[in-house]
Amino acid sequence: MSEKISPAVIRRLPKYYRYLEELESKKIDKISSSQMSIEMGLNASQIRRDLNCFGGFGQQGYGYSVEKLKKEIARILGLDQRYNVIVIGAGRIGQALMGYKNFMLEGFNVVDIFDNDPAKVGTEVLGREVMDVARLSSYLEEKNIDIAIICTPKEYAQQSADLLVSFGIKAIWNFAPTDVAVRRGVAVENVHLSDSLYVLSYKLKEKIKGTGI
Amino acid sequence: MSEKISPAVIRRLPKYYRYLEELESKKIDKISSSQMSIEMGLNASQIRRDLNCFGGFGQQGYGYSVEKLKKEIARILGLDQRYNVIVIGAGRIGQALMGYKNFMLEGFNVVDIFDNDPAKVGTEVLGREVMDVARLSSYLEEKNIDIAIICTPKEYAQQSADLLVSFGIKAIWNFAPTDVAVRRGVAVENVHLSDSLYVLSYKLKEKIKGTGI
DNA sequence: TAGATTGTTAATCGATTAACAATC
DNA sequence: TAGATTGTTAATCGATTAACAATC
Repeated sequence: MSEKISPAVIRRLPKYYRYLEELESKKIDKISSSQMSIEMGLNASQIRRDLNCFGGFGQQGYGYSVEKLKKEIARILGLDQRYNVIVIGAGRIGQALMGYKNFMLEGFNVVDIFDNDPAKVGTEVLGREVMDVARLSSYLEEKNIDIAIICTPKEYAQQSADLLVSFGIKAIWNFAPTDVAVRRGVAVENVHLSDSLYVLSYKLKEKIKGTGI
Repeated sequence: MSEKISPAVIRRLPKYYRYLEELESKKIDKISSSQMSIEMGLNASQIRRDLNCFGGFGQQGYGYSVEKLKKEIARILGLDQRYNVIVIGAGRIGQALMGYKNFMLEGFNVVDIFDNDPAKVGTEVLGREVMDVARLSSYLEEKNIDIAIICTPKEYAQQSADLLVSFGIKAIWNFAPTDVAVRRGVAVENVHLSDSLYVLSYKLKEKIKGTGI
């Protein structure tokens, strides 16, 4: 597995990817670390170091091929694969994520949505019938699901995760405002929207303070 | 303003806050850094150091008062204030955020939602009429809005931000999949949902690789 | 007082940046 | 070849952790 890649580098990869998509849409086919540095607001050394973690994608005296680099980063992130995704919790956030087109473009295919509320089960969300979480076990046995998105209230988040993991789910994207714990071997990303809002609130306060008011 | 607080510390504050809320709901009224360390998965030294950035909230030989500590962190994050919030973009994400009850509990009051699509303007979203972005200028002159949430497609994100800033908005919470740039003096938090999904995809790949398959 | 736990300094670790040799 | 730019090592910076004196 060669060298362990640092989490800091991994978190920057999507940003590189977005930037490269933009270059591609502008028909730019080569780019240097110093130009990226200016446009992305990162240090050029850092960019070269980051990209070099995965192999020498660049060429001295020339720079990086946009197409090649984008393809490599996609491969590293696993965006060259297709994923079947389910949503747990048919509230507004769950429904919104189910319909988020941008994910589909990159191979994340949201196939079904579940809830435990009898009032919601059976109703239609974006052309899909909301399924009962009670059917999750048999559902997951049949279908090949890669990722589950947890959009339940926080009280249900951990037990949902436990259930999903016990049925073999290997990746959880958690939107409930609590950290979910899983055994080693299962991937989790906690999103924590309100954390981000609180940080914004802090920053706002600092800005106002800065003006001397 | 004493010492500059590091961004890493700020990002942990919401997590402390969530944890303290939980303790409070369990009627626990004191806590030590070592207990927090076990339950939060952070290093005890780090916790004491973090909390000490803002003043000596603890008491030697005793620990921290849950109530006092929670109140202090709320104050630091600015959660003791009330904020008026508007949403730009009445798509599914915008609507979901508008209805997200958890924010309201902490003083973030989403008052109106805007869109530039004539088909959406005038329709009702959660009991609120979608307003035309063209009316933003006069609207912001009248009302006292603190935070704008950008939920537009990425093509509109930067121009929305520019507009909002020119009308005096001081804090932007951006959900469009692109970084928005603003002048110094304006606070921005970029959320980037797909970045987080890509990182999950990477982690999943690593986990699968780890099993030797 | 003795025990516990904070606040804080010193040591370590990891991440970023600068510098430059390698090479296209 | 000369110029440009990467890949990579060395230097710096910042964040985490360990250790312990202060003190409740």
